[in-house]
Amino acid sequence: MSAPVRRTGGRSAAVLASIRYAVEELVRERGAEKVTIPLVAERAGVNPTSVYRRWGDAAALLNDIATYRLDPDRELPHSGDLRADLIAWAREVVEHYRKPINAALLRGGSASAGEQETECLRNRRAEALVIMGEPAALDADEIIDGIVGPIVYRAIFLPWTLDDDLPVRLVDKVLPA
Amino acid sequence: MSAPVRRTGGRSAAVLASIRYAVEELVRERGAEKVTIPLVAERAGVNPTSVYRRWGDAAALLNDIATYRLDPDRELPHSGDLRADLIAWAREVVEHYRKPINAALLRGGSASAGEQETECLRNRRAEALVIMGEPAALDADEIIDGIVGPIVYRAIFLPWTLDDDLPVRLVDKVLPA
DNA sequence: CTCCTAAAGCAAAGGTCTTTGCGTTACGCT
DNA sequence: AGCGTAACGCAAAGACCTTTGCTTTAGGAG
Repeated sequence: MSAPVRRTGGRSAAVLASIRYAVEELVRERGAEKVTIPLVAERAGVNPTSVYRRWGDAAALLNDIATYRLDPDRELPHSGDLRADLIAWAREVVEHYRKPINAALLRGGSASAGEQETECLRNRRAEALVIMGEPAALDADEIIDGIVGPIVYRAIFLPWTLDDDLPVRLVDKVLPA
Repeated sequence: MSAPVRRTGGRSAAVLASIRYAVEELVRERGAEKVTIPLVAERAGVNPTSVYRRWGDAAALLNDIATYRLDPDRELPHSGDLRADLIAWAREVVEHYRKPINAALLRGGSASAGEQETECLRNRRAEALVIMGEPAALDADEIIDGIVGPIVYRAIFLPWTLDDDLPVRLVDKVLPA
Protein backbone atom coordinates (compact mmCIF):
# COMPACT_ATOMS: atom_id res chain seq x y z
CA MET A 1 0.00 0.00 0.00
CA SER A 2 3.04 2.32 -0.18
CA ALA A 3 3.53 4.87 -2.93
CA PRO A 4 5.23 3.40 -5.99
CA VAL A 5 8.95 4.07 -6.30
CA ARG A 6 9.50 6.95 -8.71
CA ARG A 7 12.18 6.59 -11.38
CA THR A 8 13.58 10.02 -12.11
CA GLY A 9 17.05 9.20 -13.41
CA GLY A 10 18.51 7.85 -16.62
CA ARG A 11 16.07 7.67 -19.46
CA SER A 12 13.30 9.61 -17.72
CA ALA A 13 15.64 12.49 -17.01
CA ALA A 14 16.83 12.51 -20.61
CA VAL A 15 13.26 12.53 -21.90
CA LEU A 16 12.35 15.36 -19.55
CA ALA A 17 15.33 17.43 -20.66
CA SER A 18 14.74 16.94 -24.36
CA ILE A 19 11.05 17.78 -23.96
CA ARG A 20 11.83 20.99 -22.07
CA TYR A 21 14.29 21.98 -24.75
CA ALA A 22 11.82 21.19 -27.52
CA VAL A 23 9.09 23.23 -25.85
CA GLU A 24 11.32 26.26 -25.53
CA GLU A 25 12.35 26.03 -29.15
CA LEU A 26 8.79 25.70 -30.35
CA VAL A 27 7.45 28.49 -28.18
CA ARG A 28 10.10 30.77 -29.64
CA GLU A 29 9.28 29.66 -33.15
CA ARG A 30 5.49 29.75 -33.16
CA GLY A 31 4.26 31.21 -29.86
CA ALA A 32 2.85 29.29 -26.94
CA GLU A 33 -0.59 29.16 -28.51
CA LYS A 34 0.45 26.91 -31.34
CA VAL A 35 2.57 24.46 -29.39
CA THR A 36 0.93 21.05 -29.43
CA ILE A 37 1.97 17.85 -27.75
CA PRO A 38 2.56 15.82 -30.93
CA LEU A 39 4.78 18.65 -32.18
CA VAL A 40 6.82 18.75 -28.99
CA ALA A 41 7.15 14.99 -28.94
CA GLU A 42 8.42 14.83 -32.48
CA ARG A 43 10.95 17.60 -31.91
CA ALA A 44 12.11 15.92 -28.73
CA GLY A 45 12.39 12.52 -30.38
CA VAL A 46 9.92 11.12 -27.88
CA ASN A 47 6.60 9.35 -28.17
CA PRO A 48 3.56 11.64 -27.78
CA THR A 49 2.02 9.14 -25.40
CA SER A 50 4.78 9.76 -22.90
CA VAL A 51 3.98 13.46 -22.87
CA TYR A 52 0.26 12.90 -22.54
CA ARG A 53 0.76 10.52 -19.65
CA ARG A 54 3.09 12.83 -17.75
CA TRP A 55 1.41 16.21 -18.24
CA GLY A 56 -2.05 15.57 -19.59
CA ASP A 57 -2.30 18.58 -21.87
CA ALA A 58 -0.31 21.37 -23.43
CA ALA A 59 -1.29 23.99 -20.85
CA ALA A 60 0.10 21.93 -17.98
CA LEU A 61 3.28 21.29 -19.92
CA LEU A 62 3.84 24.98 -20.63
CA ASN A 63 3.16 25.91 -17.04
CA ASP A 64 5.67 23.35 -15.85
CA ILE A 65 8.34 24.78 -18.13
CA ALA A 66 7.53 28.36 -17.12
CA THR A 67 7.92 27.55 -13.45
CA TYR A 68 11.48 26.40 -13.83
CA ARG A 69 12.71 29.19 -16.09
CA LEU A 70 13.44 31.65 -13.28
CA ASP A 71 15.08 29.60 -10.56
CA PRO A 72 13.08 30.04 -7.35
CA ASP A 73 16.14 29.08 -5.31
CA ARG A 74 18.48 31.65 -6.80
CA GLU A 75 20.26 34.21 -4.65
CA LEU A 76 18.20 37.36 -4.10
CA PRO A 77 19.73 40.85 -3.89
CA HIS A 78 20.49 41.76 -0.28
CA SER A 79 22.85 44.71 -0.09
CA GLY A 80 21.09 46.07 2.97
CA ASP A 81 19.85 49.03 0.96
CA LEU A 82 16.16 48.23 0.55
CA ARG A 83 15.64 50.56 -2.34
CA ALA A 84 18.63 49.23 -4.25
CA ASP A 85 17.59 45.64 -3.60
CA LEU A 86 14.08 46.28 -4.85
CA ILE A 87 15.38 47.91 -8.00
CA ALA A 88 17.80 45.06 -8.60
CA TRP A 89 15.03 42.51 -8.16
CA ALA A 90 12.65 44.41 -10.44
CA ARG A 91 15.43 44.55 -13.00
CA GLU A 92 15.78 40.76 -12.85
CA VAL A 93 12.08 40.33 -13.48
CA VAL A 94 12.06 42.80 -16.36
CA GLU A 95 15.14 41.15 -17.82
CA HIS A 96 13.42 37.80 -17.51
CA TYR A 97 10.29 38.82 -19.38
CA ARG A 98 12.25 40.69 -21.99
CA LYS A 99 13.26 37.29 -23.36
CA PRO A 100 10.53 36.40 -25.87
CA ILE A 101 10.42 32.82 -24.68
CA ASN A 102 9.46 33.86 -21.15
CA ALA A 103 6.91 36.41 -22.31
CA ALA A 104 5.33 33.79 -24.54
CA LEU A 105 5.14 31.32 -21.66
CA LEU A 106 3.57 34.00 -19.50
CA ARG A 107 0.89 34.58 -22.11
CA GLY A 108 0.25 30.88 -22.35
CA GLY A 109 -0.07 30.69 -18.59
CA SER A 110 -2.45 33.62 -18.44
CA ALA A 111 -4.85 31.82 -20.73
CA SER A 112 -5.39 29.12 -18.14
CA ALA A 113 -5.18 31.39 -15.08
CA GLY A 114 -8.03 32.56 -12.92
CA GLU A 115 -8.73 29.62 -10.65
CA GLN A 116 -5.70 30.01 -8.47
CA GLU A 117 -2.44 31.92 -8.49
CA THR A 118 0.10 30.30 -10.78
CA GLU A 119 3.17 28.76 -9.21
CA CYS A 120 5.45 31.03 -11.17
CA LEU A 121 3.87 34.28 -10.02
CA ARG A 122 3.48 33.09 -6.46
CA ASN A 123 7.24 32.70 -6.46
CA ARG A 124 7.72 36.29 -7.58
CA ARG A 125 5.58 37.59 -4.77
CA ALA A 126 7.30 35.46 -2.17
CA GLU A 127 10.65 36.80 -3.35
CA ALA A 128 9.46 40.37 -3.01
CA LEU A 129 8.40 39.76 0.56
CA VAL A 130 11.78 38.24 1.40
CA ILE A 131 13.49 41.32 0.07
CA MET A 132 11.24 43.59 2.07
CA GLY A 133 12.36 41.88 5.24
CA GLU A 134 10.72 42.40 8.64
CA PRO A 135 9.16 44.78 9.47
CA ALA A 136 8.15 45.38 5.86
CA ALA A 137 8.08 48.91 4.51
CA LEU A 138 5.65 47.75 1.83
CA ASP A 139 2.95 45.11 1.94
CA ALA A 140 2.11 42.53 -0.68
CA ASP A 141 -0.55 44.69 -2.32
CA GLU A 142 1.85 47.54 -2.80
CA ILE A 143 4.35 45.20 -4.44
CA ILE A 144 1.71 43.78 -6.74
CA ASP A 145 0.18 47.08 -7.78
CA GLY A 146 3.43 48.99 -7.87
CA ILE A 147 5.93 46.54 -9.35
CA VAL A 148 4.73 43.13 -10.48
CA GLY A 149 1.43 44.21 -12.03
CA PRO A 150 2.85 46.88 -14.30
CA ILE A 151 5.78 44.73 -15.38
CA VAL A 152 3.64 41.72 -16.16
CA TYR A 153 1.03 43.84 -17.92
CA ARG A 154 3.68 45.29 -20.17
CA ALA A 155 5.31 41.90 -20.70
CA ILE A 156 2.04 40.48 -21.96
CA PHE A 157 0.54 43.34 -23.93
CA LEU A 158 3.34 45.84 -24.58
CA PRO A 159 6.55 43.80 -24.54
CA TRP A 160 8.44 46.39 -26.55
CA THR A 161 8.05 48.87 -23.68
CA LEU A 162 10.08 46.90 -21.14
CA ASP A 163 12.73 49.62 -20.93
CA ASP A 164 15.87 49.69 -18.83
CA ASP A 165 14.54 52.52 -16.72
CA LEU A 166 11.22 50.89 -15.92
CA PRO A 167 12.43 49.29 -12.66
CA VAL A 168 13.70 52.59 -11.30
CA ARG A 169 10.56 54.42 -12.36
CA LEU A 170 8.35 51.90 -10.59
CA VAL A 171 10.37 51.73 -7.41
CA ASP A 172 10.46 55.53 -7.27
CA LYS A 173 6.68 55.46 -7.13
CA VAL A 174 6.30 52.92 -4.35
CA LEU A 175 9.29 54.04 -2.27
CA PRO A 176 9.31 57.83 -2.43
CA ALA A 177 12.78 59.07 -1.56
CA MET B 1 -11.56 47.42 -59.29
CA SER B 2 -13.46 48.92 -56.33
CA ALA B 3 -13.91 47.15 -53.01
CA PRO B 4 -16.85 44.72 -53.02
CA VAL B 5 -20.03 46.04 -51.44
CA ARG B 6 -20.32 44.71 -47.88
CA ARG B 7 -23.63 43.26 -46.71
CA THR B 8 -24.00 43.85 -43.01
CA GLY B 9 -27.76 43.85 -42.51
CA GLY B 10 -30.47 41.24 -42.35
CA ARG B 11 -29.19 37.70 -42.17
CA SER B 12 -25.55 38.64 -41.62
CA ALA B 13 -26.48 40.78 -38.65
CA ALA B 14 -28.57 38.00 -37.18
CA VAL B 15 -25.73 35.50 -37.60
CA LEU B 16 -23.31 37.92 -35.99
CA ALA B 17 -25.60 38.50 -33.03
CA SER B 18 -26.29 34.83 -32.40
CA ILE B 19 -22.58 34.01 -32.65
CA ARG B 20 -21.68 36.74 -30.17
CA TYR B 21 -24.28 35.47 -27.78
CA ALA B 22 -23.12 31.88 -28.17
CA VAL B 23 -19.52 32.83 -27.52
CA GLU B 24 -20.41 34.64 -24.33
CA GLU B 25 -22.42 31.71 -23.06
CA LEU B 26 -19.68 29.24 -23.84
CA VAL B 27 -16.93 31.35 -22.33
CA ARG B 28 -18.91 31.56 -19.12
CA GLU B 29 -19.56 27.83 -19.14
CA ARG B 30 -16.13 26.44 -19.99
CA GLY B 31 -13.61 29.28 -20.08
CA ALA B 32 -12.17 30.95 -23.15
CA GLU B 33 -9.58 28.22 -23.56
CA LYS B 34 -12.08 25.54 -24.42
CA VAL B 35 -14.25 27.53 -26.78
CA THR B 36 -13.96 26.08 -30.28
CA ILE B 37 -15.49 27.24 -33.51
CA PRO B 38 -17.61 24.14 -34.15
CA LEU B 39 -19.00 24.49 -30.63
CA VAL B 40 -19.89 28.13 -31.11
CA ALA B 41 -21.45 27.42 -34.47
CA GLU B 42 -23.64 24.66 -33.13
CA ARG B 43 -24.82 26.76 -30.19
CA ALA B 44 -25.52 29.69 -32.49
CA GLY B 45 -27.39 27.53 -34.98
CA VAL B 46 -24.95 28.53 -37.68
CA ASN B 47 -22.66 26.63 -39.99
CA PRO B 48 -19.04 26.38 -38.78
CA THR B 49 -17.84 27.35 -42.23
CA SER B 50 -19.39 30.78 -41.84
CA VAL B 51 -17.42 31.36 -38.67
CA TYR B 52 -14.16 30.15 -40.18
CA ARG B 53 -14.59 32.39 -43.19
CA ARG B 54 -15.37 35.48 -41.16
CA TRP B 55 -12.85 35.19 -38.32
CA GLY B 56 -10.37 32.53 -39.30
CA ASP B 57 -9.75 31.11 -35.83
CA ALA B 58 -11.05 31.11 -32.29
CA ALA B 59 -8.54 33.68 -31.01
CA ALA B 60 -9.68 36.27 -33.52
CA LEU B 61 -13.29 35.55 -32.68
CA LEU B 62 -12.75 36.01 -28.94
CA ASN B 63 -10.84 39.21 -29.50
CA ASP B 64 -13.64 40.59 -31.61
CA ILE B 65 -16.19 39.85 -28.91
CA ALA B 66 -13.97 41.34 -26.20
CA THR B 67 -13.62 44.59 -28.10
CA TYR B 68 -17.34 45.27 -28.12
CA ARG B 69 -18.08 44.32 -24.51
CA LEU B 70 -17.15 47.72 -23.07
CA ASP B 71 -18.66 50.27 -25.42
CA PRO B 72 -15.88 52.53 -26.69
CA ASP B 73 -18.44 55.25 -27.45
CA ARG B 74 -19.98 55.39 -23.99
CA GLU B 75 -20.08 58.59 -21.98
CA LEU B 76 -16.94 59.11 -19.87
CA PRO B 77 -16.99 60.69 -16.42
CA HIS B 78 -16.39 64.44 -16.65
CA SER B 79 -17.38 66.17 -13.44
CA GLY B 80 -14.49 68.60 -13.77
CA ASP B 81 -12.83 67.06 -10.73
CA LEU B 82 -9.94 65.16 -12.27
CA ARG B 83 -9.40 62.93 -9.29
CA ALA B 84 -13.06 61.98 -9.04
CA ASP B 85 -13.28 61.31 -12.76
CA LEU B 86 -10.24 59.08 -12.69
CA ILE B 87 -11.63 57.11 -9.78
CA ALA B 88 -14.99 56.74 -11.49
CA TRP B 89 -13.33 55.53 -14.66
CA ALA B 90 -11.11 53.07 -12.80
CA ARG B 91 -14.21 51.82 -11.04
CA GLU B 92 -15.86 51.16 -14.40
CA VAL B 93 -12.88 49.15 -15.54
CA VAL B 94 -12.73 47.13 -12.33
CA GLU B 95 -16.45 46.54 -12.50
CA HIS B 96 -16.06 45.38 -16.07
CA TYR B 97 -13.39 42.81 -15.32
CA ARG B 98 -15.15 41.62 -12.22
CA LYS B 99 -17.63 39.93 -14.56
CA PRO B 100 -16.19 36.47 -15.19
CA ILE B 101 -17.07 36.63 -18.86
CA ASN B 102 -14.92 39.70 -19.39
CA ALA B 103 -12.02 38.37 -17.36
CA ALA B 104 -12.13 35.15 -19.36
CA LEU B 105 -12.10 37.07 -22.63
CA LEU B 106 -9.16 39.10 -21.39
CA ARG B 107 -7.23 35.92 -20.68
CA GLY B 108 -8.07 34.59 -24.08
CA GLY B 109 -6.87 37.80 -25.65
CA SER B 110 -3.64 37.81 -23.68
CA ALA B 111 -2.74 34.44 -25.10
CA SER B 112 -2.54 35.88 -28.59
CA ALA B 113 -1.11 39.27 -27.58
CA GLY B 114 2.43 40.47 -28.03
CA GLU B 115 2.59 41.55 -31.63
CA GLN B 116 0.60 44.72 -31.24
CA GLU B 117 -1.62 46.34 -28.65
CA THR B 118 -5.08 44.81 -28.66
CA GLU B 119 -7.96 46.97 -29.78
CA CYS B 120 -9.69 46.59 -26.45
CA LEU B 121 -6.80 47.85 -24.32
CA ARG B 122 -5.94 50.60 -26.74
CA ASN B 123 -9.46 51.87 -26.12
CA ARG B 124 -8.88 51.92 -22.37
CA ARG B 125 -5.76 53.98 -22.73
CA ALA B 126 -7.39 56.43 -25.11
CA GLU B 127 -10.20 56.90 -22.62
CA ALA B 128 -7.78 57.64 -19.83
CA LEU B 129 -6.09 60.31 -21.90
CA VAL B 130 -9.43 61.93 -22.68
CA ILE B 131 -10.21 62.11 -18.98
CA MET B 132 -6.84 63.63 -18.24
CA GLY B 133 -7.62 66.50 -20.58
CA GLU B 134 -5.08 69.08 -21.73
CA PRO B 135 -2.59 69.83 -20.31
CA ALA B 136 -2.43 66.35 -18.77
CA ALA B 137 -1.46 65.95 -15.15
CA LEU B 138 -0.39 62.38 -15.89
CA ASP B 139 1.09 60.86 -19.02
CA ALA B 140 0.20 57.56 -20.65
CA ASP B 141 2.94 55.65 -18.83
CA GLU B 142 1.68 56.78 -15.46
CA ILE B 143 -1.83 55.64 -16.35
CA ILE B 144 -0.57 52.27 -17.54
CA ASP B 145 1.72 51.58 -14.61
CA GLY B 146 -0.53 53.13 -12.00
CA ILE B 147 -4.04 52.12 -13.03
CA VAL B 148 -4.50 49.85 -16.02
CA GLY B 149 -1.56 47.53 -15.38
CA PRO B 150 -2.46 46.64 -11.80
CA ILE B 151 -6.16 46.21 -12.59
CA VAL B 152 -5.52 43.99 -15.60
CA TYR B 153 -2.90 41.97 -13.77
CA ARG B 154 -5.33 41.26 -10.98
CA ALA B 155 -8.15 40.56 -13.42
CA ILE B 156 -6.07 37.90 -15.12
CA PHE B 157 -4.22 36.27 -12.27
CA LEU B 158 -5.98 37.30 -9.05
CA PRO B 159 -9.59 38.00 -10.06
CA TRP B 160 -10.87 37.50 -6.52
CA THR B 161 -8.87 40.54 -5.38
CA LEU B 162 -10.72 43.11 -7.51
CA ASP B 163 -12.04 44.91 -4.45
CA ASP B 164 -14.26 47.96 -4.28
CA ASP B 165 -11.49 50.06 -2.81
CA LEU B 166 -8.91 49.18 -5.43
CA PRO B 167 -9.71 52.16 -7.70
CA VAL B 168 -9.29 54.65 -4.86
CA ARG B 169 -6.08 53.00 -3.68
CA LEU B 170 -4.57 53.18 -7.15
CA VAL B 171 -5.61 56.75 -7.88
CA ASP B 172 -4.25 57.82 -4.50
CA LYS B 173 -0.87 56.56 -5.59
CA VAL B 174 -0.71 58.31 -8.94
CA LEU B 175 -2.44 61.53 -7.89
CA PRO B 176 -1.10 62.34 -4.41
CA ALA B 177 -3.51 64.69 -2.70
C1' DC C 1 23.35 -9.76 -10.88
C1' DT C 2 18.43 -10.40 -10.59
C1' DC C 3 13.84 -9.15 -10.02
C1' DC C 4 9.99 -6.05 -9.98
C1' DT C 5 7.66 -2.65 -12.18
C1' DA C 6 7.75 2.43 -13.47
C1' DA C 7 8.15 4.74 -17.50
C1' DA C 8 8.61 4.80 -22.38
C1' DG C 9 7.35 3.03 -27.00
C1' DC C 10 4.13 1.32 -30.43
C1' DA C 11 -0.03 0.90 -33.13
C1' DA C 12 -4.69 1.27 -33.88
C1' DA C 13 -8.98 3.51 -33.22
C1' DG C 14 -11.81 7.40 -32.33
C1' DG C 15 -12.73 12.05 -32.09
C1' DT C 16 -12.53 16.87 -33.20
C1' DC C 17 -11.11 20.57 -35.89
C1' DT C 18 -10.22 22.78 -40.46
C1' DT C 19 -10.32 23.22 -45.34
C1' DT C 20 -12.45 23.27 -49.85
C1' DG C 21 -15.64 23.18 -53.78
C1' DC C 22 -20.10 23.98 -54.97
C1' DG C 23 -24.96 25.04 -54.53
C1' DT C 24 -28.38 28.27 -52.22
C1' DT C 25 -30.08 32.40 -50.10
C1' DA C 26 -30.99 37.02 -49.83
C1' DC C 27 -28.66 42.01 -49.20
C1' DG C 28 -28.20 46.16 -51.49
C1' DC C 29 -28.04 48.74 -55.60
C1' DT C 30 -30.42 50.41 -59.73
C1' DA D 1 -39.18 44.53 -59.05
C1' DG D 2 -34.91 42.63 -61.04
C1' DC D 3 -30.02 41.70 -60.95
C1' DG D 4 -25.38 40.67 -59.44
C1' DT D 5 -22.88 38.80 -55.97
C1' DA D 6 -21.65 38.69 -50.90
C1' DA D 7 -22.51 35.75 -47.35
C1' DC D 8 -24.31 31.52 -45.79
C1' DG D 9 -25.19 26.36 -45.86
C1' DC D 10 -23.88 21.73 -47.00
C1' DA D 11 -21.07 17.72 -47.50
C1' DA D 12 -16.98 15.38 -48.11
C1' DA D 13 -12.16 14.97 -47.39
C1' DG D 14 -8.14 15.57 -44.85
C1' DA D 15 -5.30 16.85 -41.08
C1' DC D 16 -4.37 16.78 -36.55
C1' DC D 17 -5.09 15.64 -31.75
C1' DT D 18 -6.12 12.33 -28.03
C1' DT D 19 -7.05 7.97 -25.95
C1' DT D 20 -6.29 3.12 -25.01
C1' DG D 21 -4.43 -1.61 -24.58
C1' DC D 22 -0.45 -3.94 -24.99
C1' DT D 23 4.66 -4.61 -25.46
C1' DT D 24 9.34 -3.33 -24.54
C1' DT D 25 12.95 -1.03 -22.00
C1' DA D 26 15.55 0.01 -18.19
C1' DG D 27 15.74 2.41 -13.18
C1' DG D 28 16.40 1.17 -8.53
C1' DA D 29 16.18 -1.92 -4.55
C1' DG D 30 17.90 -6.08 -2.53
